[in-house]
Amino acid sequence: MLDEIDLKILRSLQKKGRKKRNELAEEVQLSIPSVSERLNKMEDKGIIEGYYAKLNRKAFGYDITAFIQVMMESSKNYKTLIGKVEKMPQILECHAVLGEGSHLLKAVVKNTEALEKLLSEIQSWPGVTATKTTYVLSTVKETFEINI
Amino acid sequence: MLDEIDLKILRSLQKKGRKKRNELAEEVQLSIPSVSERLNKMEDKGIIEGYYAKLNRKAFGYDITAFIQVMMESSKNYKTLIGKVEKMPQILECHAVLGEGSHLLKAVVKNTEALEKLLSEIQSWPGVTATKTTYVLSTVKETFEINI
DNA sequence: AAAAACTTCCTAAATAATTAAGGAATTTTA
DNA sequence: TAAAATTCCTTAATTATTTAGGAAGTTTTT
Repeated sequence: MLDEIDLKILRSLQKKGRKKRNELAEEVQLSIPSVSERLNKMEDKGIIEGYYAKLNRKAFGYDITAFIQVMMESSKNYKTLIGKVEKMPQILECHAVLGEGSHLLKAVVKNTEALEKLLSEIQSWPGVTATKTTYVLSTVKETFEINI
Repeated sequence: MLDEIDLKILRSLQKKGRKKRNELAEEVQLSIPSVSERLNKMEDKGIIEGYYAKLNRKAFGYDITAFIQVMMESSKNYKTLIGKVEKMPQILECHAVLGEGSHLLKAVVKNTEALEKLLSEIQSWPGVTATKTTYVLSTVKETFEINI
């Protein structure tokens, strides 16, 4: 379905999401319309989920990354949890632990005060116990290795 | 330094990184060159760190997200650790625990076999002990709440 | 194996997006 | 308050993208 040319295009856009079609065409040695066609197809098929600007969090005062472990009485509350998590902009990720009723949340906040507030908010959800670990000096990659 | 118009532009690009300048101009009620100027400045200043395409990991067979806790004998090895982590495409994030010599790695792999292999690779690093937790059903946001 | 259907590519033309230039209006600095 | 700096505008030039139509190569069907 995808060939090496597609992968080359994808690898390039993973690193530079606003790269122009002429540049991509040059990289893969195809005409611009051909690259456009491939791109459109991959977007339509959902291979490319979207494009995002990555902002400098520090510039906005977000200094703390915290992981919060959430224990739930019953894993039936999963949907409720996701619903709550979606509404909280501080929580960037929610991972369900394989087989258990426990979840790991990743949150980004400006200071310890904001973190404590977030934690007590989560504690207040019914049937939930939460513990946190705080991190600094995070490095995050936006790319993963793709192949077929 | 940044005003509400800038934030509006940033919020928009966080959600749709390839949005055209004419659309942004419409949203913030400025001319296209004015929006371009603001954008270029924010890119130059590093407020916008970059743009990237988000690919569908499942489409490439990456089914497992794992968090790996890494204990190091001495926190002096931080740079060495980062150096190793940078070279491993499976590892997408590395977070240093506040105050300790311990780190949390986030890895994305195709299957449990690949995860076990990664774990033993990390175990082989000098002065390092590693334990993992495996996750499924992750939800990840690409935006955080920005304000001044 | 030949015909039909499909895919992928191309060029050329039309349309759309971006940048550049120059100047007016406003805000900040001295 | 005058000079400097910033931010905005319009218009024109440049660059990027899409559309249209058709050639070449594959795959599927008969």
